[in-house]
Amino acid sequence: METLSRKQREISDRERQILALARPILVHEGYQALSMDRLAAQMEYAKGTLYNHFPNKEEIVAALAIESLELRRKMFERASLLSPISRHRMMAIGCACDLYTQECAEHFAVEQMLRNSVIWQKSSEKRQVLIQQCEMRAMSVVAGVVRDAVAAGDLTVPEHMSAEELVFGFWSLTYGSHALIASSPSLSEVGVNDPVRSIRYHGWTLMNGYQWKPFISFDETESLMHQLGERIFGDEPN
Amino acid sequence: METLSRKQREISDRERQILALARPILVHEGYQALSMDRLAAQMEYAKGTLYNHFPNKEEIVAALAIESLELRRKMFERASLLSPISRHRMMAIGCACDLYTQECAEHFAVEQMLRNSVIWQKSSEKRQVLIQQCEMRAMSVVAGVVRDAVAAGDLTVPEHMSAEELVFGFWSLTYGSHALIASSPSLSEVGVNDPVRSIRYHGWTLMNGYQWKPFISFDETESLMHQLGERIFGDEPN
Amino acid sequence: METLSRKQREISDRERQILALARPILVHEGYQALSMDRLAAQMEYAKGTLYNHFPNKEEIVAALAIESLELRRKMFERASLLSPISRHRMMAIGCACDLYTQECAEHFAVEQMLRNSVIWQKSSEKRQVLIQQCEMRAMSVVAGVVRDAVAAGDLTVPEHMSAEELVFGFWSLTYGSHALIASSPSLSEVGVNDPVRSIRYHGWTLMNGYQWKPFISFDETESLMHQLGERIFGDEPN
Amino acid sequence: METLSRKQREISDRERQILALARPILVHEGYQALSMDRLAAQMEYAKGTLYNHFPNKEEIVAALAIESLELRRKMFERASLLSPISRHRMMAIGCACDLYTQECAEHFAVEQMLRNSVIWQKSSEKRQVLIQQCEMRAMSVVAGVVRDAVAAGDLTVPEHMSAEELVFGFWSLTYGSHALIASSPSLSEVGVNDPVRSIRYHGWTLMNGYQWKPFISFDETESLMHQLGERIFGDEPN
DNA sequence: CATGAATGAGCCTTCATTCAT
DNA sequence: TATGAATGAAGGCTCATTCAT
Repeated sequence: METLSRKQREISDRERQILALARPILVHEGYQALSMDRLAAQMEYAKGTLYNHFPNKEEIVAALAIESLELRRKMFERASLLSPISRHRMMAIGCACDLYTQECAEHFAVEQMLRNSVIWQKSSEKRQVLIQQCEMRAMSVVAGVVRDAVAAGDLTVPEHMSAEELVFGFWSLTYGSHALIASSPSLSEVGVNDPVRSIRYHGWTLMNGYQWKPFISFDETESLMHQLGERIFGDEPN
Repeated sequence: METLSRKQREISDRERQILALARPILVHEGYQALSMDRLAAQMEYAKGTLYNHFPNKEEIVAALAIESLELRRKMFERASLLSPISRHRMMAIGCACDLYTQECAEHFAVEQMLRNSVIWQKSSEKRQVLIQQCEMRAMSVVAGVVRDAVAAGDLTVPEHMSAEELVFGFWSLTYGSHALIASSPSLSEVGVNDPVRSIRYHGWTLMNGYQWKPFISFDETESLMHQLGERIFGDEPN
Repeated sequence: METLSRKQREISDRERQILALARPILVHEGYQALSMDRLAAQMEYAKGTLYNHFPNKEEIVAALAIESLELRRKMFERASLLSPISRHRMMAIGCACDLYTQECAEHFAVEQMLRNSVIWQKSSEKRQVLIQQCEMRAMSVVAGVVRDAVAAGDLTVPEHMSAEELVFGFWSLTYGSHALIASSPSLSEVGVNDPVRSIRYHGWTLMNGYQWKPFISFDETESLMHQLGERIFGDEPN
Repeated sequence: METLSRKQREISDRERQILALARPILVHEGYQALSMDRLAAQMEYAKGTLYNHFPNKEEIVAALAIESLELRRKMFERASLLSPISRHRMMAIGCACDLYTQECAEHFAVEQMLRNSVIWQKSSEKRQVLIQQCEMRAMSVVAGVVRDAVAAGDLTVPEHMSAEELVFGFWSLTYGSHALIASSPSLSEVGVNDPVRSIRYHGWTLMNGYQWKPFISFDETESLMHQLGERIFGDEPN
């Protein structure tokens, strides 16, 4: 019993080791730079061993993407449970986004890489389905918050707009800003000095635009988000 | 003189021909699919000739990116001149974004590709500077509109926020939405049925959030943007 | 004693099972397609177990070849005993050849594969000796028929020719035709419509050329061979 | 003019060099042993250069096979023209077979290798057609001799047998004997001491069996074939 | 004995880049 | 300047064989 489970643990450990080695290469040097040869060399295992764990390169990338999406989903779920007040819950999710892209920058980068069609197409259908499911679950968490807000009378979703489409606005704002931060070689040279704070301000303004209650000042928002942020990474979630 | 300039014209023509052939490959099949062999074959020139024009593959990609950024800058400039009213000018720029990503999808795709660090790093410093200049000029066009709005009393930029940071909000919203539209395999399956319209609504709401005057209803916005859109591609600009 | 012999039986059973699984792969998909991984997976035993039975891949092929040669030898022996008349005995052996290549096509294919020098050289010397013995025993059966024919006055072997060399003629004719039938992609397109019948006619003509008595017409030959054929696969031989 | 044709000559030379290096490997060590790496190393050219000449490994094998089949066809054509007498023409072709398999043993071996279905299937369709055409032309040369013999009253083809089927007998006899000679590890140990001479005797006997006129003794046949043989490799044919 | 993870040489193929003509 | 053959490192992947458990 013991021996078997030890072996299984070793295998699972190695799988995680492969992914841990692959992630920074993928993130900092791109898909092409991630080669099985190089990975094997870094692992100090033979190339064939790699192939005992993953049938091909694409599966490694897909596995990384799933890890990342899962992490984000969990963070969203935790964040959405941190308060009974709908606007605070939405803010907590925004906070989770910030944390995810900043503290888990490599996860965010992998997620973005997956949005490259070539890699997406090469991954196995099984993984594609898993990835879509991850996205849908994350979306439904946030849309759930919106629906709860509507039910509680905190928010009115404009006519002809679904809860998901309202979420899409915040998603675009957040995703776009983080993508630009990560990729624009010199945001500050262009005159954007504190992009993260400014995007929080835009998010707050957008909420105000939708008259999401209860209204709170930006300063209150900032301190609240700070508190929420500290509670997102807590004890082991899910 | 004449002979030389004819030769120069020929060279420049060929350069444009190379880029025109490279763009669709790059966009639809990815960076890896763009090979010098293939390009040379399609051009009906020898591979060596290619290398007389571009010292390496990355330079071709960078040149394409510059073309694309230039186009966007021109569209922004045209858009910003279509009205004397600051809010309308901002809307026109939003409209230019929509058009750019939709009608010039290949340009947008190349722009995104450049945000991949590997290609960016491999391109020559000269091109890197050119690219940054493009971005800065585009930004200054939009920031100029914001400043004009402030000067005209149409808008108050919050304390501690630069005009550029205010622009960054709209940029993030627009860029983020278009990036998600282009890459999310199934936005509609997640419940986002008309992402383009909904993002226009979010933009309108954000403007309202900033109390950008003169206030106009969303329906008015829609019809105005439609009119502006038709004037962006006009006679040859710049 | 009992336990041991049961174990031995189990081992021998598994060996046969391996060969039974390997043969169709080898025959229909070629030497390269036969991989130890695949074999082990089909057996539902581990790869290592395979290596307890056969020290390497070539030995498996050689073992298959021996099985096939043994089968052919047994068929020759049975055939040679079906009649007291020498010419009829020779015909019965020809008939055995036809049956072997047609009904036991997979055996014939393996036999041919062994004629590939690479496999032959890699197999163990022990197997090589076994294979040679098989061939010699088969030859001596046929040569025995020739010698009996000479002794009975039915046949005169030309001067300077051994009984084996006479056999070699019939062997070449039969082997060559079957090899060509098995491998020529389109014998009928070349104008050879009924190769099997025509080769029986050539064999009959060759016998006539050697004035092998008693002379019988081709039609008689055909019906006689038909009868003999049915008796070759009878009750378990040898 | 001169320069161009020199380059072309060099290229064509290298192509021949590749084939010349590949043939013995293919013949003596088999299809698997022929690797592009090894070929390149022996050529003292880079691997990439190989691929400028042949798009893949299979094409090299197919090119070799076509060379071999072409050679045989030419030998058959020359042989068939060496005499006005039909039986002598047939004998000359038999002689060509002997020479082909003995003097051009590597060509014969490649031809046999092609009869391996795996290789056959992998080669390009264009080559497959070429190969079939080669076979058909060779067959029609020999069948032509048979038809001429019939027309001249030298031979009667049995009822229900086509000229091609009659040829098939001689083809099987010759092909089979040479295949066995090439592959049977120890023909002499089995008692076949002079397989080539004995097969000539069988061929002569088969001709007698068909009463192919004019009858000549085996000794005459032997000396005639010797003379014919010397004339097959003459001045550059076709 | 059975297991199956680990090995690593080897395979075929691609392609950006160079350079003699 | 134009050419395109030559280069050779690198890539993804396979598989017979070994050996610690």
